[in-house]
Amino acid sequence: MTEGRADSAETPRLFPEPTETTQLQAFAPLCSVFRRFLKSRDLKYTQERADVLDAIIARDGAFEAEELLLDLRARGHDVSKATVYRTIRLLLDAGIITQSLFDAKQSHYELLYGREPRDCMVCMKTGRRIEFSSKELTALRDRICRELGWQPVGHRFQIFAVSPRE
Amino acid sequence: MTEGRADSAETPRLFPEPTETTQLQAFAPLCSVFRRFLKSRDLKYTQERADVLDAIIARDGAFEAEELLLDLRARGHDVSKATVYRTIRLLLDAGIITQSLFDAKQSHYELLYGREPRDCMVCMKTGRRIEFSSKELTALRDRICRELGWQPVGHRFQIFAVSPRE
DNA sequence: GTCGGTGCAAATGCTTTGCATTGAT
DNA sequence: ATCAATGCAAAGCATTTGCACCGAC
Repeated sequence: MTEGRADSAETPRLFPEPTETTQLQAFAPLCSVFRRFLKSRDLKYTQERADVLDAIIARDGAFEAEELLLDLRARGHDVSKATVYRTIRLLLDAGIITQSLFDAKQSHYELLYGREPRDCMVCMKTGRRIEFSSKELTALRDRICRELGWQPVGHRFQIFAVSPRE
Repeated sequence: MTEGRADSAETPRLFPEPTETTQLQAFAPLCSVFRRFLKSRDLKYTQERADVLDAIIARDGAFEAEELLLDLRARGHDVSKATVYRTIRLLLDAGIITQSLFDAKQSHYELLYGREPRDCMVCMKTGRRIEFSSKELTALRDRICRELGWQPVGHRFQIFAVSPRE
């Protein structure tokens, strides 16, 4: 069981640099990455798992399990809640998505593969949220990792602030 | 109800810069900050609320509600689980503690007042975690906020990386 | 004396799991 | 054919809430 984890160390977790392609092209290899990951664990690539990954790719940005479920239903792909959660787990293990929590209630996830991490700023008064991406931050992250001898994979940055009165 | 939030805007959420004092001295004013906050909302400063805040100060670093409960019990301060959760809410609203989530299961909190935020790096293979604090990051945060016209309160930064093989 | 606070136990709501059935290889 | 995956409903678990009693102001 825990061996599965060690195994996934062999499976590349550190994905190739995002190439200068369109969003869609960048996501094209995702399906095969997932397939490879499943094969490495002797798991099966099923219709349901493909559907879930598709729905995630179709979404731009963070999502919750429930949203995914609704999306799938809207497309006529009926996948059970249990399977959605189970697939999310696998995608996390594969390093294809990451958990990005904004509040404690629910888990939020987002695509990791081939993307700049999205940083965000939340207003502590209104709850308003804006997303951004800072190259400087990524550079800082890489520098910190280099100094400590770690290999960067991703990051999560959230700023708590008060938005200007409109 | 929602007025309470607006009200808390008057109560300082943006705490004074950490002064060059010992930990303990830095925490000394916390109790009165909490008191002032409660008064501003016509709430009472009770023994239980004081006990919870004490337990939080006694702990160094992040904590969970359950841990707090055990600490309190160990000191002979019997506070119910419900009250612990209710007090945590208040302290969050007061801006005295902040939520710092490392996993999705449980909420983690930590003292915010008079402290540098703690950034952390997690190993995606071993789960090993180290904490650090980067002035540069805080400066970057402040710069981003200034550019957008927001007022910084705090932040959370987590790096996902792979630790060097020992 | 008045409200708000507390403790208890029950309720919530997201997520996980057991089990019988279905399906990919 | 075999072994894992799915769906359903039930279980888990951290957190919240309703309510009767208690206590700070």
